[in-house]
Amino acid sequence: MTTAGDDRWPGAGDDLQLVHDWWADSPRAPASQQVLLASIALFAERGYHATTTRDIATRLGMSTGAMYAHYRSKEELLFDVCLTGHQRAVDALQAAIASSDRPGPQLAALVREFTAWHARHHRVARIVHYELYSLSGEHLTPVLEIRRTTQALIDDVLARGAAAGTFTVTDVARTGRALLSLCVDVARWYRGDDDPDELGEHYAGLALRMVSGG
Amino acid sequence: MTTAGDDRWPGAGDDLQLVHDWWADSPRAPASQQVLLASIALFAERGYHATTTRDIATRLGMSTGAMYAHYRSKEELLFDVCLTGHQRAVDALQAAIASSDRPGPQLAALVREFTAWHARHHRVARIVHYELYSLSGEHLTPVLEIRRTTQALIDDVLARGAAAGTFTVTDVARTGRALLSLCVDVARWYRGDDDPDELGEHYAGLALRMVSGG
DNA sequence: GTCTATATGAGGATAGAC
DNA sequence: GTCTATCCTCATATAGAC
Repeated sequence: MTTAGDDRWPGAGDDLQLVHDWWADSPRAPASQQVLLASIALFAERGYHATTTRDIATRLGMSTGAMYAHYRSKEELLFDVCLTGHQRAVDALQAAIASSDRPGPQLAALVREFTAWHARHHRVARIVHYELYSLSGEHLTPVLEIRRTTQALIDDVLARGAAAGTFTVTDVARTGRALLSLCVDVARWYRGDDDPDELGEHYAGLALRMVSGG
Repeated sequence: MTTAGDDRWPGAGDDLQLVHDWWADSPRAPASQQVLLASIALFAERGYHATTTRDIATRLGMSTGAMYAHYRSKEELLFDVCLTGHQRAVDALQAAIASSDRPGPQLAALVREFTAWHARHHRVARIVHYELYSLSGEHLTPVLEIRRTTQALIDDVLARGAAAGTFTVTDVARTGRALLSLCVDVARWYRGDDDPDELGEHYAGLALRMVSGG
């Protein structure tokens, strides 16, 4: 348990401490953020449906009833994680692309940063990519919209690189999906066992070769 | 509903018809196989925990009680899908590697066939990769063992290609994971919207470039 | 905002007749 | 092997006191 005035999460330095800051400015009470962080840990570890409201409450030494002062339902909790997670992910992607105006460095930066993001925020990333279909229809819509943007951003870099003759790409759609797969699948296997930046660097090299002439 | 003597599944030609044959020689009754196929469709669509035994029974026009003549529990059903799915996946991988004795063609075949396998059997593949941690400890063990084999097979081809000077690989472990990611992530996004063989062919080209000199 | 207590229903699994 | 009926647990969510 955290004590009053102590807003650190056990295991500071890991991804939960990182994502904590995402909600730092939110109007929600600190206790709300603890509920959120506990949910992230559990949803990522067991999955949304396998996590009960009791699991979350127990982890915080709280009653289930108390949780409902912060969130109206378990699904609303998933929505908060999922939407914010998606938004932060595209933010990272866009920042990487904006770091240059040439397709080559853009592709390298994009894969490097997006891969590192998935390693660094692997718990949220797992929820973002594998639990989203547990959202209600209304909550799913804005999330899917962000996902379309994500793929479009990657495809755009590829298409511009191909048009400029920098890249050799026979199929933008398939290559774009493959690049996204590379980054996203990190959320499936990553367990803190590799340095996010080194991993991103290595994947950026792979990506550049994927679009280089045979 | 299927009628007596009719062992086809609605939507023949899709992956459910394909996997049906995996259990053709099993000592189980045809009705057992229908329970299994319905479970595959539902586990893949909604996830294991979101699927109820009533969902499965309803889909077959059967009572929940009747299902228990075929499987002792929902988890046993998951285990059957998951273990057989894993076995068939390595089978495909090993066959691809055995198609040549040179690392270059082996890598191409491996990525081509493993990618195509994931597209062709996307429902089972989704369960194999995303629902396995819902297995009981006892059932999880043999499955994890197969997964280690899978990665080892890929890494071995990479290592031999690197040793022979055919490939330029700075990091076998990271590149091996990236190659597996490429194939596996197909299970996440694929919805029958691309030709499995063409997709595999394209991915094989990407893979070869990933290990080619910069 | 947190507690205890509880309403309400869903879900996995079994019993026993046919 | 299938049905109907049912057991029993557990899960989400709410009510009302402090």
